[in-house]
Amino acid sequence: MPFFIEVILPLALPKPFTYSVTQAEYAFLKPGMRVAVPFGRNKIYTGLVIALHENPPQLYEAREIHQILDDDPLVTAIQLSHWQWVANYYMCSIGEVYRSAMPSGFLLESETIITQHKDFNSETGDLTDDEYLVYEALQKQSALKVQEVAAILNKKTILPVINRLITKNAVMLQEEMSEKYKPKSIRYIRLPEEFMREEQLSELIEVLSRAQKQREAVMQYFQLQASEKKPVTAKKLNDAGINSTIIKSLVDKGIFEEYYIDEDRVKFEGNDDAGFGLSPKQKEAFDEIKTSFEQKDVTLLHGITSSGKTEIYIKLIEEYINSGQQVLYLLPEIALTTQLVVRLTAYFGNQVAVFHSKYSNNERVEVWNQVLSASEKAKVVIGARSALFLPYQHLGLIIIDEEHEPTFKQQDPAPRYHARDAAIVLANAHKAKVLLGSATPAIETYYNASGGKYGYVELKERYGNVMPPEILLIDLKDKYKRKQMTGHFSDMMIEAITETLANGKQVILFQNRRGYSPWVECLTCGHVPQCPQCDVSLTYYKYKNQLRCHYCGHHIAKPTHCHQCQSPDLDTKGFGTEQIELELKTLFPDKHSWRMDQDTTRGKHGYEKIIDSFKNREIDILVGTQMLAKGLHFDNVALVGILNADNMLYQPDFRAFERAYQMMVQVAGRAGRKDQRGKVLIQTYNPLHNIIRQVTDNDYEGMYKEQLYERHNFKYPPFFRLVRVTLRHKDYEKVKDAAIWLFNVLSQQLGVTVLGPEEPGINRIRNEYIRTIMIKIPQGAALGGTKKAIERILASFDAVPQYRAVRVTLNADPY
DNA sequence: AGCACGCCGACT
DNA sequence: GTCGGCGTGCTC
Repeated sequence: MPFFIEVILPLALPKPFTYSVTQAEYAFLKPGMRVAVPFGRNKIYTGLVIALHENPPQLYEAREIHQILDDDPLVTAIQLSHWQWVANYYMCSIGEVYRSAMPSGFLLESETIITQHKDFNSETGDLTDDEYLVYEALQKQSALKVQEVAAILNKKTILPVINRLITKNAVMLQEEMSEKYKPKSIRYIRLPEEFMREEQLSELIEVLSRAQKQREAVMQYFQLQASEKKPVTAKKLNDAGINSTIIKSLVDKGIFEEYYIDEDRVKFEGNDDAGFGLSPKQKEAFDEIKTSFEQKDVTLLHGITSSGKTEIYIKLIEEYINSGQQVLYLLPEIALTTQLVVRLTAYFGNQVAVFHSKYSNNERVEVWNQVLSASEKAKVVIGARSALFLPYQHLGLIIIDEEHEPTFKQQDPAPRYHARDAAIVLANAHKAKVLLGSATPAIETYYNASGGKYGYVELKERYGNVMPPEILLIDLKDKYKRKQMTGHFSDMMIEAITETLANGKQVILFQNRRGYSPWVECLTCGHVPQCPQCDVSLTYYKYKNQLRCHYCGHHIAKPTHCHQCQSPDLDTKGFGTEQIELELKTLFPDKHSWRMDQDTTRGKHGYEKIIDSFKNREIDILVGTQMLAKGLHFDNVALVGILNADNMLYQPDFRAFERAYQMMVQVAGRAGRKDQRGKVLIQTYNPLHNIIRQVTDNDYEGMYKEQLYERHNFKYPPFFRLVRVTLRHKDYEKVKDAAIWLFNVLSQQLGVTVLGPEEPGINRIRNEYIRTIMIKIPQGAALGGTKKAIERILASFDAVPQYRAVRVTLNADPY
């Protein structure tokens, strides 16, 4: 009797694959277990079992599995159906969801290793130059990876070379599975039992009286044991000033014993300090949320900046974990986890786990296992969007902080999911509650709350009665006319900075562009240097004296002459954070200013370092991009300056105004202190613009109504669901034709509004031309059916020979 | 996603 | 003439 399993692979393939298993394997396997399976010529992938059955496939012979990798399911049934939902809704394969949901430590795959054939003689077997190069490299290094061979030969196609070497008996191929997860073991030191008796011990001290250092080590050991009341690690002894060689000699003498225990890498130590109270307003909001949860599964907590939302979250988390449930706390930015972990571990100690993509493989595997086993160590999971995919058992509550943040939507590789929306679906499967928190809710969210679909709780008062900041506008047109500008700073801005710094307070300046200037222009002929691979001008970076492309990273030295007319008169146009920082150095030479943008926050802790030194007041003025707008708290900042509000307003995106509002309000919210009212200065050419006025008046409602009206008129969310189709190809004409073909078919067959094909503002990236088509699905139309139809049409598109080389991506709810 | 197969241009 | 480029199809 044959037995089969259905397996999904971590690839962009639409359907599962069938493998045959033995009866014993069949009895052992369950959906959610991993199996290593051969796939294609000689690759082995980590597949995931989703079903077992006894129906032999008709059209092919099922292959046998290579190995079972788990004793128990690693993925729950709820996860599998949630992944399927993500795949359907966001129009990708379940394999892509699987690949991004699992820590890569779980997704072992084979790697082809090339090794030397031992009885090959290079004298007799004659090799070509390429073949000899590989052979020679193998003399030095016993094994090579395929990629390494490509590097040695400096070629793309190397398999023919390897195949010839195999025929000549010079090398062999091997498939190697690398075990990516290794538990970390910690070395402990102890005294053998016999020394535990009094008389033996004094004898030991006696013996060591002449070996001062060793005696000291033993004494230190006792001290550590007495003070810590737990096993002593070798590291603790080292820290206490005991040299490793001394420990080693004591071990050799049999006085110390060493032993190892596998340890969790991720560990926090907290002191239980639940003794904080909510302010009356917070308490009120807290009670309202609980009442709301009795009726609604999702509730929006609309709390202005600095209203103390976190304390409310903590109180809620406490209730859910006390009732034995798990809590997920999603943040928009990895960098924010550090601050939050400190706060949460203070209350919940070791019950807090952290999960995000910058964590190492091992750490992520550990958190996965803890969540799966409903471990005490992972009652609360803090993480960025990927934490959504952990194997929760009893999920009771999901908190999504700063729910309006666009980073919750994954942009590039598929699955292009929105963590907020996918979280609501997940919570539904767990019968859990969702709390969305924001000072500036997304239009869609606020719409759902006002329509009664979500509960709504407001928190209007700043915590500790901090006054909301005073927001002032500076009209740039006027300031330039009156010649009251120094560089990009108006006299008012300079005055305010001077005053703030004189009071010992700090300043944050916001400019949503990096580099020195976004483009360079020839004064003689007007030529602007462009990226050779993308349709953008090159950004000038003064400190590197370079022109760089923000899309593909292409860079050249700053030219001394115009490439078009040889004129040496080149001018920089526009300004970015780098220029502001340089201007600050001249304006305030004795103050310390620093820049925070993608260019200065590279590296694992780049961001935290800047935040820390700003908190420690080593930096007086911090200049930054939108990174500054994300829920950071600084209590010594008295002034926030927005250098140019206009470039945010004129983006070709239906969300541009909403975004600009959110960004300005969020940045303004950084100006808050306990004792004195903070100040926000906004420089703009459009002081009468509605969005600017709504920011100064703190008029969220006004912004919402106006934007909602626009959304309704122009067929945008929440009234219409969008699916964006992007076509890419290096041949301009080909994408153009393909896009027209696809547009025609879509608009004829879907029965909904289809717009396009549009040449985007930036129509070429990395030498590929781009066209987009926008599909607008009205509320009430069959969303799933339309998406199915889109996929069907795409399949027929793929069947047209001249178009199939055009790469097509789908983005549901593009943000 | 890989990887093999098969067809065309640029070199020995 | 061959090598190596790339477009096409398939993987249980």
